[in-house]
Amino acid sequence: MNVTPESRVKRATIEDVAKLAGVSRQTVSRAVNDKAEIDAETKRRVLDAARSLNYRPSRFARGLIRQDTTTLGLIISDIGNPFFPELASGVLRAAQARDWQVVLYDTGEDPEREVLALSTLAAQADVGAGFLTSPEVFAHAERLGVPFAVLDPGWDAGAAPGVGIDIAGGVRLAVRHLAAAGHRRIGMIDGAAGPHDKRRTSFLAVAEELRLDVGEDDVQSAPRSVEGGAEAIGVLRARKPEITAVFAYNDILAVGAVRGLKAAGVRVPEDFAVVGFDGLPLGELVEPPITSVYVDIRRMGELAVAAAAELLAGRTPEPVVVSPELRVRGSA
Amino acid sequence: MNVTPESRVKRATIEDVAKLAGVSRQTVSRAVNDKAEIDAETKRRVLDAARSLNYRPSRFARGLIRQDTTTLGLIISDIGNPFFPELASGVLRAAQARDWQVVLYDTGEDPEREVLALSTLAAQADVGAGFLTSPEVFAHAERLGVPFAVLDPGWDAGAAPGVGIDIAGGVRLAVRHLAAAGHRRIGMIDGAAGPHDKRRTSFLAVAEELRLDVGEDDVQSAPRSVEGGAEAIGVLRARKPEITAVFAYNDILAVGAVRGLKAAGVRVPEDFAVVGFDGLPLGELVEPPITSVYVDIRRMGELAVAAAAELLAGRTPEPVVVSPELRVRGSA
DNA sequence: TCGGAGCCCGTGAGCGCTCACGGGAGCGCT
DNA sequence: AGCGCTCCCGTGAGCGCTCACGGGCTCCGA
Repeated sequence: MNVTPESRVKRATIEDVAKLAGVSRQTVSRAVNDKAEIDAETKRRVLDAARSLNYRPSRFARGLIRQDTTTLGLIISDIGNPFFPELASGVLRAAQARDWQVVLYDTGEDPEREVLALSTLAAQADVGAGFLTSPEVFAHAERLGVPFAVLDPGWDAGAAPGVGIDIAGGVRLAVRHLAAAGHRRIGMIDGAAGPHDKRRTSFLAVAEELRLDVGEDDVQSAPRSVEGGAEAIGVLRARKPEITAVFAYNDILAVGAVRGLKAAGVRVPEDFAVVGFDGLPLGELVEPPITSVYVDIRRMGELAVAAAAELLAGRTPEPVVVSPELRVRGSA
Repeated sequence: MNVTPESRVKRATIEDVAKLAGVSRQTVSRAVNDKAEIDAETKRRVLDAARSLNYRPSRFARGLIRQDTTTLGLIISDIGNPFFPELASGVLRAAQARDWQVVLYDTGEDPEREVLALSTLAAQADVGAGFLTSPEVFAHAERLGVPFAVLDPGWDAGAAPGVGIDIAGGVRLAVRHLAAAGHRRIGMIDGAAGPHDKRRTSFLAVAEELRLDVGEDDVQSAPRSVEGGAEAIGVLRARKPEITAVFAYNDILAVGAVRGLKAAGVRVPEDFAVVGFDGLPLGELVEPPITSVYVDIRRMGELAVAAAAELLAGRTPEPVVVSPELRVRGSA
């Protein structure tokens, strides 16, 4: 498994230090963890010996005894997407408050790598949290026996512990906003991996509920990047010229859509409206700023850690869902 | 230290599973790590017992024996700054290639928290990497005995192992570019914590070298945020109305500066030029796109991991410095 | 009938550290 | 002299697991 067979330099043990300093293990331990019951001079001698041997206590041996350090494994899809640093920020903050360690796994939204990450996470961390692309992957986590707090990714997490997002509610806000502005033909730029994504299905459902003239083929899939969004809006408008607004899977795609529109000479929001999802700070910087369904991502991270803590304590965490709100800015 | 005295549920040991399944530890081990020399039926029974007890092998006990898992502690200043996710991306990629774990520490650029992070890192990881605000903090790392690959943050890392940036060279590119466009009075928006930051000193040095009319008070400090940049440009122009261009400490500040200028009705780049540093993807999204000194941040991350690997092997890594290049976009 | 080869399983040892002890040396006190 | 301190320091045990053995069992061919 380990790709690099580099000769790790074998570390000095407490015994080595003890021998060199002419004392016992226990005395070395006392010196290193600066406890009482040790003579100042002895301590200095031991510390010198330790330094000269480049001694550092083994975290494994130490962890075996004082089982007090907790490690959380955080699984994210793509750290290049500003959404995830935002999430990590919340997780990190909450973890630090509890004195937890956080190890990071970036899966690139690849189910295989998710399973892999989950496996190593199970071996390296006490508890996990993060986004998973499918229920199957989560089932894998359960099979491994790792407590895992799922962040609602679009599939219905159902009874899985973690923190959910009221995606349907968020989508409703977005589509309602567009409808209220008079748009009847609204497209969607979809960034989901599978076809059963909640944002997509909610979009279709809300459109039907509002009796808008919207169907399956008003949805255009795209890779989750600015370029993907720009390209998708072009494809969509070529196919459906009557469309006057789009709802984008996330802000990255929305930014791309706006970019694509501007490049095509379409004015936003005068000629065409765009609404995004996530409410990233990034959305405020572009011209026009993106109207978006804001989700308190940092809080999600904090809640995820709280849920993980519950799982670790053997309890089942309270189900929580965060409610998005619409942030009307310039693009719609 | 541990803020939350939550009762961690004590985990089942291999012995518990062995007892329940009516076999020996070794057999349980064989089943769990699916090795040979075990009957299929026995294996199933053991695995059932393990599941019912919610057994997961202790990573500490396991690590004590097979010392094959390497953990890298990554110290960053602020995950909210897009620079760092970019860096983390490179680190993660390189770490994954070596089958390393990455634990993350966000210090908020606070020296105290840096020292704290370094201490826990020393206890939890095999090797560290990241940005440190001062040589003093690095000295702390050395005192702790952790091998640490420093990413050149602005102070002169000198003999410290790690990967440097040719900041002076980068700044030269930026200022030269502005001077070539005819700017004689150039300001700087500084985001550094201390006054001896390389970007600042290089800026002053290059300006003098080019015999520009630039002095100490053409440098305006600002918190590293978009708002900080916007505010700083206002202050700077109020104090020095004759300035026609600024060099910003990083792209975030540059974006803020452009924002501030546009809000004040100043056209960029026609009336005023702005050059940033880092070359973040973000800079391409704003209007006008930010001309910036591009640094290959991901590669820096990869190089940092390589340096860390060298340190771990007991060797001293080759000194490397990455050379920035100017990416001329719209703002200058 | 018996030896040898598989197959399956268990036993001691030890990874590097800390915890709970126990104990010697030195001192002042009765 | 004897007692009881305090101040240091060392010795076993054990955390939970894997590795290197060893050994019983069945089956088969000589």
